[in-house]
Amino acid sequence: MKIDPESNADLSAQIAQAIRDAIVSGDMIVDERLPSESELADQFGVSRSTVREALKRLAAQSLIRTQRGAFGGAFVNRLCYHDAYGQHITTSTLLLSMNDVRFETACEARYAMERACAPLAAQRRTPRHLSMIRKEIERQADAALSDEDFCASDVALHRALVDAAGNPVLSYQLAGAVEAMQPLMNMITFTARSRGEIVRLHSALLEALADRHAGRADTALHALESYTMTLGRDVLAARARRTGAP
Amino acid sequence: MKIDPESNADLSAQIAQAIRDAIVSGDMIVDERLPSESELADQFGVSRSTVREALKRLAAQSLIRTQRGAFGGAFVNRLCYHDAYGQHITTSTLLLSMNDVRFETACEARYAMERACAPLAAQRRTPRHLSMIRKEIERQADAALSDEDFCASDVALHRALVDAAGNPVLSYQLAGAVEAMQPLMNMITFTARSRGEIVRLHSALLEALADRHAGRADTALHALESYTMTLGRDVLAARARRTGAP
DNA sequence: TACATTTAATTGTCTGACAATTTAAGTGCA
DNA sequence: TGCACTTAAATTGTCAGACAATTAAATGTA
Repeated sequence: MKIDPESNADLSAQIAQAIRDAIVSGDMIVDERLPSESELADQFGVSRSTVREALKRLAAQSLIRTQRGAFGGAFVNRLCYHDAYGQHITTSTLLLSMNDVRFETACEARYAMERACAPLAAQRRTPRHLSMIRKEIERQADAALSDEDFCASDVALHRALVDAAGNPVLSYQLAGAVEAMQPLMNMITFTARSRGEIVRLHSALLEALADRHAGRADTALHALESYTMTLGRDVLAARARRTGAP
Repeated sequence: MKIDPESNADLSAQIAQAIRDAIVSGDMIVDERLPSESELADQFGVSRSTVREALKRLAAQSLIRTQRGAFGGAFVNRLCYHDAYGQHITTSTLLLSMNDVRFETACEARYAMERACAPLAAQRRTPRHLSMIRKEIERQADAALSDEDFCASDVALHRALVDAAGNPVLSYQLAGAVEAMQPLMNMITFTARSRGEIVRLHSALLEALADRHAGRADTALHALESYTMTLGRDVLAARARRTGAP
């Protein structure tokens, strides 16, 4: 592991990249111990503070973990699904909120990916998945539910659909898309009428899964997408009217 | 922004979390300048080095950027698609390589997501997308191509398919899945015969997109998936035979 | 005005110190 | 011997202070 003395990037960034490369390439394996901070400082010819900044960068990406005390140190971390979820959700949420992504674009992406799960979910769903979805539908039928809780329940329902596909990689990939949509969804004010329609569409999805009918699940998701789009467009139009003619 | 004196987590981690929360919640907006390191040190009641470690954590997640000199400092960074791609690919690649994900699981997830793009791609593909895909197919037909280059070309082709859907959020989400699969795909030794079959299937996909025929694109992707799975299973079986009876 | 110089603010890096934590090794005692 | 306790050593976490490097604004000058 070497750094380029010609580069004008921060030393701590270069060192972090060198170690990151070693981990990603498989040169360093899971649970392998890195040299101590002092040793790394000697190896790279920098001070300990610079090494520490590099290690903190890696820790922020869950690439290493540190342990104090004798025989402690920094170890290559096994990236678990849970940590990866967290990273993905944070990144996706910020990406959407900072880049003026249109509601339609995010919505389209989300439902496209969920439809990818539908055939697998119809085939592999267990009674537990069905009951989780049913529970959320019942919550959503409760008129006392706040808009935020309604959206949270919506996320939980879609999360259950994704998990029903029984593919952890798919769950991980879609978690970002579904969770990151929540702030955009929260902007929709759900009327009693629209809630009723959504519950109806969710129920159709549930029945399709219960019957292991992939085609009807796909249709239900298409209907949900187009109805959600309509709601979103109405909100945006109303907002435009307010700001356009105040 | 405050930190919990009761917590036993590292101060730099707590400070990073406090600032991260402020950014994600929208309390701090894009391009807003953070207080200088010295000011943050005073505010949180810690040393400057501790603050610096916190800031490096945030920089590693592309949440802030720093600039030296007068009127420099740390600024909330606009997370662009490019940076988000990078993060997502790194995370996905490590997740797959560190968690003994089965080839079938990753393959299934990848093709499920690609099929989600197919209808949109069939509808929106431009001549440029078609020619990109055609170019890769021509490369793949070249018998002199190394296995690694063949895989890279495969990734480029699938990337073009995803981009043809014309939805940047979808492209971002799928980039991780497709790129992260490459190391697993590289393990397949492509015989001349299997390459021919893949080229044939890719061509079928291309024709379907050219004809704006979503159904045939879906079918082609299904066929590709099942053929890829077969190849993967053969490699794994051969490997098991070698190690099982040496 | 246009250009060069100075100045002040800020991050980047280094040094050295001490605190906190954790494990291994040693020590004493029953 | 076996066990509880102490000690030592290694390592990360935190702090304080210094100086270098960089940058934009302010200032001076022709």
